[in-house]
Amino acid sequence: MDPIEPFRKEVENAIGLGLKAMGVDQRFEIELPPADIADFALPCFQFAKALRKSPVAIASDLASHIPKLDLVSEVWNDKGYLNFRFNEMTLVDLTLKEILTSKDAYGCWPSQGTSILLEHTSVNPTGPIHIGRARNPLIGDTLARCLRLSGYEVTTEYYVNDVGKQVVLLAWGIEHIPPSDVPQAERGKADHRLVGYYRKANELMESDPEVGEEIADMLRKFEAGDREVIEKVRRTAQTMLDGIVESLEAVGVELDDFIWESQFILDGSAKDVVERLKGTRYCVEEEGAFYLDLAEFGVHGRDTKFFFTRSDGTTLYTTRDMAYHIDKFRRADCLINILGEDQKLGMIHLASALKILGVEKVPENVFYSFVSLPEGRMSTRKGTVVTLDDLIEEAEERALGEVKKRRTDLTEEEMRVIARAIGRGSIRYNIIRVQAEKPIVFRWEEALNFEGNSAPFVQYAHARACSILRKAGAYEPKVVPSLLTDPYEKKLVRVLARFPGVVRECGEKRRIHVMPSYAHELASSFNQFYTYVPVLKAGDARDARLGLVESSMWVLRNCLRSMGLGTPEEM
RNA sequence: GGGCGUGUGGCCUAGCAUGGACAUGGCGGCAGCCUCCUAAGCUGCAAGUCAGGGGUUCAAAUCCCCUCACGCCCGCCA
Repeated sequence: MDPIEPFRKEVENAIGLGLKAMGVDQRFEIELPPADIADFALPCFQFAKALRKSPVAIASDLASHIPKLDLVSEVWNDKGYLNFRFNEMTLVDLTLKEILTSKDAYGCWPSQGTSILLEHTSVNPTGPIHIGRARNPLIGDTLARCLRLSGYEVTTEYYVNDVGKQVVLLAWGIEHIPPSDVPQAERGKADHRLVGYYRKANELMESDPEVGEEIADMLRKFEAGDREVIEKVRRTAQTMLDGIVESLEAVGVELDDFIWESQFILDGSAKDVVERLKGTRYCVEEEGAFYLDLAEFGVHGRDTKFFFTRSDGTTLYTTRDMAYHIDKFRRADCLINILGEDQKLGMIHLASALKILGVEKVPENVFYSFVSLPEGRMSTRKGTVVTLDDLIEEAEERALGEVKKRRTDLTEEEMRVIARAIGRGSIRYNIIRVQAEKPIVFRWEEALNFEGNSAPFVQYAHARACSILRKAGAYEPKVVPSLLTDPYEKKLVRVLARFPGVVRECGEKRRIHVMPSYAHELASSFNQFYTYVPVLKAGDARDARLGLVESSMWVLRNCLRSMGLGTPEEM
């Protein structure tokens, strides 16, 4: 399973016994220091108060209380730390055997017996998905992959916004605006073709009050459950959605289910939420509309009013979102939503309202900041966007150019397949490598970087490993720790051993950016090994080194897959 | 005005939850490395008031307070 676990257990156990012997009964946590210092370390500062001794003296005392260990070759104190060095032969042996028997399951944890419903993307179907929002599906999809590897049963879901002014406006535009009034789209994809109507309809609504009245009329019919209007709007939304889904699939994002917002109007569950909220003591009426007063829930000022009906009795977006969340809680143990930072207040309102209704569980939210352009925020309505399709096309083209520079032996189609993996991978990698709450300013030269900390860097290391294995022909992968003594080999093994822990950290902490970090370190360690340690001409050590190369290949491959990146065997 | 978030070498970024050993790595810059498993690689060098100020602590990028800058939100929109 996790090759580090036996070491951790032994060390923690020994420390526990040592501390007990010294009369300390205190919780402690061991750290993973930089590899050149030690493998595990216990900071002893935390015991200084209880023992009234210097951390240095404690570390020294404690060292003398640690018995001889099986898996640890060295225990020493240094500047107030008690350090441990693994028995390297054992580490190499356990790690490589684990990888070579598990192969593509290395890093996979056993079932946790918990189901997770992960909602992500959920962008309004009013235009092609642009990179301002593209962080959502990429974070969501990567998190889903890491959670599945961590042993959770994950379902991903896209909540389709087919209710409200924006989609109705689009449907109206398609019906009433002649094609000649809309600028020719650059692409034939439905989402690109249709977005012109959305922009034009917005302009018309702003300049012509009659249009606004027509939209309002459609909206009323929609809310009243008018089948014809709902069908018309849904068809429009579906067409847009098809285009969006196609873009998502191009970057390796596939969703399990699509839930339509209008469902909660049609099945009456949104109205049901309204009735239940009206019966609570937080409910206040204001000129026919109803809201909850959430002053008790940590919100301030004007934010305390959470309206859940209009004065005409119709429901609002958040009301329907409540019905959706109640529905989701019936279907899974745990809910996670990937949301833009603009949704924060809304989610506080929603969580408070759910609590008021007696829902015990709360949805977990992962918020991300939007990707903006150097000149500012993107807007579908204004047309100031770089679409995901633009980026994919540019990245693939650029990647193809790079492949052609280095490979003259491949067919055009073979080169395209590789370029696709590199181009699409780069997009994913560049977005997920930065933590979600940090803002990103999109720059073409950064997005199309294929060197250093990038997807191709990791993919290249994998391709190099594959290349060695290909050239090795038939061989027997052997685990011979005594033949893997080079510092570069030992360093690489230590990195390989950490992979299962990293998978888990990404899943449990919902912090997927640590995977790209790890991936870069892994690829870098492999490249150093590759540069300095010959494999095919290694003589006696050849099979042992091939075992290490194959192990590296599996971990690189599993790591790439956990991020949804392609794994080309040559580049 | 209030709330939430972000601020780390020229640029990007890790570390912040659980304070601790010289602040991680990349891009760009400079200097090197392909008769040998793909140089999308490897090695070395230069470059930092961890936004600013105060506090807590033996110890602060990390915790607390204040200030500044930027982003997002504060609709009977979605």
